[in-house]
Amino acid sequence: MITMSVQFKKLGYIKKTCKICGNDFWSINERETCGDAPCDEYQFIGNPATSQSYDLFSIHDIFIRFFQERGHTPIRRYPVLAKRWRDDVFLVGASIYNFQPWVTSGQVKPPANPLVVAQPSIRLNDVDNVGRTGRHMTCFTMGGHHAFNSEDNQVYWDDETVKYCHDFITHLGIDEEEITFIESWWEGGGNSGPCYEVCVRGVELATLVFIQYRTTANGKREEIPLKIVDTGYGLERFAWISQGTPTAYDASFGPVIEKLREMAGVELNHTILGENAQVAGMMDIEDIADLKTLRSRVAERLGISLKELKEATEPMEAIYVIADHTRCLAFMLADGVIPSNVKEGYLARLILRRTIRFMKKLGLEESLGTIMNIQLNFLSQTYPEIRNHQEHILHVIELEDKRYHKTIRKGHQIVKKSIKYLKKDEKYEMPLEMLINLYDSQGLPPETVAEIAEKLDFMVKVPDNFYTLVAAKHSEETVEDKIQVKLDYPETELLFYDVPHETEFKSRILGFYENNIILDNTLFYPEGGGQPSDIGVLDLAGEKLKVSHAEKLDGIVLHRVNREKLDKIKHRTGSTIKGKIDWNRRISLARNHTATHLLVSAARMVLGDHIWQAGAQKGVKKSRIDLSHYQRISQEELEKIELIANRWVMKNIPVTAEWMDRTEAEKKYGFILYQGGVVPGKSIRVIQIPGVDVQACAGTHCDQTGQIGLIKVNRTERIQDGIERLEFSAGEAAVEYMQTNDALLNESAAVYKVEANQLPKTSARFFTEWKAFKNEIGRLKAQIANIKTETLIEETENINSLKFIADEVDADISELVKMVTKLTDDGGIDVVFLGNSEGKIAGAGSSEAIAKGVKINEIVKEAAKIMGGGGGGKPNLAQGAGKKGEKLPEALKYVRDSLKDVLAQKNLNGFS
RNA sequence: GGGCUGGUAGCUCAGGUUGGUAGAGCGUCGCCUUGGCAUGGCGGAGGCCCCGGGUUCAAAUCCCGGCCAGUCCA
Repeated sequence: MITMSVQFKKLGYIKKTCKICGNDFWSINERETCGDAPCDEYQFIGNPATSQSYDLFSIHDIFIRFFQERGHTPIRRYPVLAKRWRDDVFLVGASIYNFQPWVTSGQVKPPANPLVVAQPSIRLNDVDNVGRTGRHMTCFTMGGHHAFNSEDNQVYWDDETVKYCHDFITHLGIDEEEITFIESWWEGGGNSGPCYEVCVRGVELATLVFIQYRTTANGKREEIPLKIVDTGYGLERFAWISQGTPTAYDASFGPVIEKLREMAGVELNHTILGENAQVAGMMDIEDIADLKTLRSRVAERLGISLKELKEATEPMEAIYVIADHTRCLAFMLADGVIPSNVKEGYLARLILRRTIRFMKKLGLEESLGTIMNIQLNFLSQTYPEIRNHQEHILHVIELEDKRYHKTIRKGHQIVKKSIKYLKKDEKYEMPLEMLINLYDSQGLPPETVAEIAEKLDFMVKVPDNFYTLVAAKHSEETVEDKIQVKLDYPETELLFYDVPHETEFKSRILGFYENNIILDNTLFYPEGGGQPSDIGVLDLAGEKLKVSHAEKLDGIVLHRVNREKLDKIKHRTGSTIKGKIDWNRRISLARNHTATHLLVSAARMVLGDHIWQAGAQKGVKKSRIDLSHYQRISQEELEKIELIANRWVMKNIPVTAEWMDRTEAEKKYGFILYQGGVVPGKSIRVIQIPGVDVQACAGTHCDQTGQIGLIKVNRTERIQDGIERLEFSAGEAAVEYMQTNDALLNESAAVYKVEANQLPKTSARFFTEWKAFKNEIGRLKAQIANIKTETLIEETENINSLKFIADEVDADISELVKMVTKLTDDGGIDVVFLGNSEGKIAGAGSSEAIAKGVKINEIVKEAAKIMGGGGGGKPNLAQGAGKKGEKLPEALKYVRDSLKDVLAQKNLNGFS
């Protein structure tokens, strides 16, 4: 712990040790406890700590203004979707996330220094506690003032930070004697440092972190060059403590809660909710068991039963959940999260569906959209960007609402079906495996399954550790760590950026790695950013080596060549070498790459701002881009996108590339720069197509959009919920694709002997006619079968008083089946076998025959065996076939004989 | 990225585990009942059982691949 006592002493703070938890803390007045729960109970519920009450938005403004007045530059909030600038986390969980990893690692300068931000942050790990504890939220506003101290630029450190904090709290009118600073240690994201937890009246209002260490691979602490003041003020808690409401929810989004309460007709019980929050404040709530403890303690303190407590709190808790979740969703959706079944989209869906469940619990009849709209109107007061996305958000919400209900309905059916099968097997309790399976494959929570089962009088036991069991089912796959290869060569100079039109270059061999050659400079574009590598030839004094692939490892380009050839030149390190790249490939890839940028921009124009590239792979013949979108792209939309992209091609817009400082570029263009994925580095290469698109991109591009020639989108594919893939071709490949399509069209048209433009009509006609003919043939076959049946009846013989027919008929197997069925059902025949010259045979028996022990399936099986095949079916109806059709008479003879045998046997048995 | 579930008539779905005549309800069309309507009764039409392979005498059913939809995990 570094010493930090100077400022405290100036302000009159004295260091003490909490007699309950034993932590060291600083305070002005004489006190024995640290000021944090559970050592101190909440002392502000119903008794605000400030004389004036502040709502969240005014706290928000006061906070920003306070630090602005003290030399901090306010910056706009970052999107909660962290993917916009980093790929290691889904959502922003704290204001410091905004500056990781580039700023915090010292590689990139911060957007301002010092700065202040009010950052909406999302943490879902305590989602089950939301609404119940009075303080847990999925989404909260972290007020952060940050200072980034490097050797040449010391901004401020602990003394100033402590003073700011003290001043800010007292600025709000809180008595300085109520403040405590608890000494602690903070760790996160591989960094660590000392920190203070700042508490007033039992609630922690802020954390002041002084990041100064990095945890190395072997677990040791290492001082980092950039020392960061990382503060987090829980703005909702400031609003709470200033209002003294029963919960932090009431203080933060009271108007929304009030509307919901009116809609649901719920009476608010301040005493119970206040008590609940009070007790909750003293507990660490981590699981369901803790919640149960919480409930019983609250009930005890109020002197009411658990049941009474539940009845009083649950409707209000549901309202809190709905208000909290819709707020969280508003930020997620406004910032571009598309609900889906994976990644951050899954988190959005999780929250969304939880909201619907709580609405149902509460008995709210309104649609999720209506509820959401209340929240959006409320939030828009402070966040105009939410107003701008209102339509989009409501549209997505409506779609998701429908999807959820569909899933639930399907789920019900599956449960019913599963139970039916179980009942059939005379089981009266659902096996655990099935319960897990229902959750796994249908997303049905076990409670829901139990609920449905109850209605069907079926037993479902849900084990307490259900989700642990689910996790266990998904056997762990350890992701292999790639072996890090460290090559000791200088970074390869990349020529293709400066001389993008050159195809030949001279270089020097620096060395070899496996079957790769390392050069001091290269024209070969190494695979990266979804663009495949260049290929070509290296020429060492007449010895030609084909380069099949190039990749970059720590800035060193590896040129892959044939191993045997490489062995021949291994002694030539230091020699000059000539290189030549395959230009056709390079320009094709450039066309595809530039086309990618155009298509993404066109898609944004047609579909909306939420469109974001979720991945791309360029190729010579075809490329693909994955776009985030909440529904399938229609044919009409696709055509619009294609047309807009091609119009930009026709406009022949220049494509420029320029290296820029990362922060500068972000300020100028925003995160849309990282459309094509997060790119590393201090400075980034910005590809601009003026009026169309700006992206950070390392790939090779056309000089002018016109060089693309033509963009043809070939197809779309839903690769994942919330992600639509466009497959397209550019340049010559696009022409080829269209030619192939034309050929297919012409070929198909030729089959019908019509012009291609008649194809839809003609093929539709053929199809309907085909169906009509098929039905007509079926009817005729039935008629013929009837007629044949009539003639066959004349051949009826009697075997042991059973009417029997066995004959060869000119009919296919389906007719034979129809005939034998008809003969036994309507023709009064007891046993009939019919076969054809192709070796097919069918047989049927009347109920009398069956009663006498005749098993048609067994007879058919043997008869078909005679013809070299097999058969079977049911005792009353069976069919079979064999390859030796000429043996049918033999088979029919067998049939007659075996029937006689069976009946004789039966008689014998009857007499015995 | 990995796993699981589903796709059958215009619609909602049975059948599918054990391969053997493709079913129900709603809708639709016709007829009957009625003064007319509501209704009721009878009958009919309507299926590339998602697509492509495979196994088999035989595949809606089993196996493999694809497409589409849903869902869980990372």
